[in-house]
Amino acid sequence: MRTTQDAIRHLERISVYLEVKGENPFKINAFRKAANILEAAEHDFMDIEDFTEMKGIGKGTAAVLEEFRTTGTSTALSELEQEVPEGLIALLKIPGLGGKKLAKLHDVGVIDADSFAEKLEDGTVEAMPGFGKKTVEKYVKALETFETRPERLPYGVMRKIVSELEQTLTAFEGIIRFAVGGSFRRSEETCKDLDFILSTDQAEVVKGQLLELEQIDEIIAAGETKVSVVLKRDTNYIAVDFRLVDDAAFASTLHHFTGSKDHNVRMRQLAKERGESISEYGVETKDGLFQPQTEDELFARYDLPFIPPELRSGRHEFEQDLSRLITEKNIQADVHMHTTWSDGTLSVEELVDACAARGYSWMAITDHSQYMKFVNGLTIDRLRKQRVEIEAARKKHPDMTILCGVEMDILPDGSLDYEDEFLQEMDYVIASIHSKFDQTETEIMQRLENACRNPYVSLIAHPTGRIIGRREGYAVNVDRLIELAAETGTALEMNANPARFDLTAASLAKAKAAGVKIMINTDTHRPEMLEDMKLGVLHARKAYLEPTDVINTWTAQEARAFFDRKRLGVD
DNA sequence: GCCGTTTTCGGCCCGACTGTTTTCAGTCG
Repeated sequence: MRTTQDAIRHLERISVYLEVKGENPFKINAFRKAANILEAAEHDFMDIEDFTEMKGIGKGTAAVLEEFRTTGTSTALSELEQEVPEGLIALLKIPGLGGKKLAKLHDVGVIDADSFAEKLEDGTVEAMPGFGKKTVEKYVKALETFETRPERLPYGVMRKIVSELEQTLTAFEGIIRFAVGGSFRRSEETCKDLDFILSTDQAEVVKGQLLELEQIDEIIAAGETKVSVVLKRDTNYIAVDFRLVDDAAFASTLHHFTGSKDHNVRMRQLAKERGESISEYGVETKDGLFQPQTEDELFARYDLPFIPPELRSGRHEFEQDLSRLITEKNIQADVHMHTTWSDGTLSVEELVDACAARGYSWMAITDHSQYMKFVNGLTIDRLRKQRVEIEAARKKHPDMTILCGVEMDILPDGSLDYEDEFLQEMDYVIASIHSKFDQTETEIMQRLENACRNPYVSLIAHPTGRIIGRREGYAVNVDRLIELAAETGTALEMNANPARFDLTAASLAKAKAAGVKIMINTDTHRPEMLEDMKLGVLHARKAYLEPTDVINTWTAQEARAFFDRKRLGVD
């Protein structure tokens, strides 16, 4: 059985190999586009009868896909692999080194980083047409840190840098307005770099200040409209592009550099159909240049509603009804939070106060269970004692429904941390894995299945266990977990912590299609983490979730009815 | 590689920056 993801990876691999061969960029793009089409397709790749019926996939790609479907590989890729050394592919990551130049380097015997270093040193590269002294110096420097710096940084890391830079820019002289664009504005899980759009009528003044920023490790470019630097913060190297534009072009430029690339392509096609042309400076029309004051104006010109940044993937945002999507206003509760009883920093009372201040109508206290000794997990006895405090908080906040909950560990042997006899005393039970991440998929799935099949378990929290940029998570088969959740009436979590962000948007969409209910939770341990709810909602929107899909947009009564259906075995 | 009645060939989204050139190719977003 081959999955859609396998097919997508296969096509992407072909396009990378073609790139390193220095092939026609449009041919390279055709495979990449086909991969995107498969990803956005309604049907599973194994169920598609005729690939050529999909717009953007022609005879060539269809043949590759057919062959891949039956054999698990394709002649096209095998031939490329024969032709192009594997080690060459990684060199694409070096800035200033693209397919054309790599193909030339391959001709003189470069096959990987080591042979590249040799040819740089012995003068071969510098003597080649199109290469020069400066280029060689740049490559030598890049090779020093080659594959030692992570290519993308987690959103949570970028967030700190962004707010620092925003403060700095606010104090700058000569800036009219500024905003961050790029993958950060689209709230992607990870970002390769940061894009700031600055409007100014004193570009030279602003440029001068930018080049004086603290902790610049490297200046990549310093042109009239673009200043590009690498900043060093702690142990991280962050590439930041600053675009300097006239204020009249601000909205267009912001839209352009918010992307995604595929979104922009679609927008430009729309423009082209009307004989217009969109650039970062505005729209070239029959009556001259139209410069929208806001992004709304730009979208409105093509009869589109404002498309929020997090949806600009270039895949579904032009067809879907965006007005029905979940928003932060729909959220009525946070139902995965820790207090000082285990490893949180807020007391029960403080946490309830904070949730009330956010306007929630219900919530759940869910400290760790007894297995988690190192975070002071709660024994049965302590959970019962905690209820006294929760009871006091209920008196203080009569309008707030507070569920006595627990985040219960699924133990390495697959059993649960408490017996059912005790669990039935709890209002609400989360199950999650915090141990033995190195188990096989079979073992992990057995643990998750046991949890799903327990009538008192209402939610599986952070279902993949990943910490973005630090660890992969355990060997979960998400498709199977979604099946189990659907079958047992168990909800799955969208963990709003930017270090976790699981499930991914793609998995959330699958869960929705399978009828699985989602809970968006902050997993709060410190007060500021309550704010992450908005990030969780943005990710849910990427999967086009609506309030009906998300339990914590419901009332407490509706949610309890959902939990009870599983507890009482009612269908 | 994909597409299409103004097309089966010649486009394919657009523009800036750098370095190597001597008017432009390659890379990048």
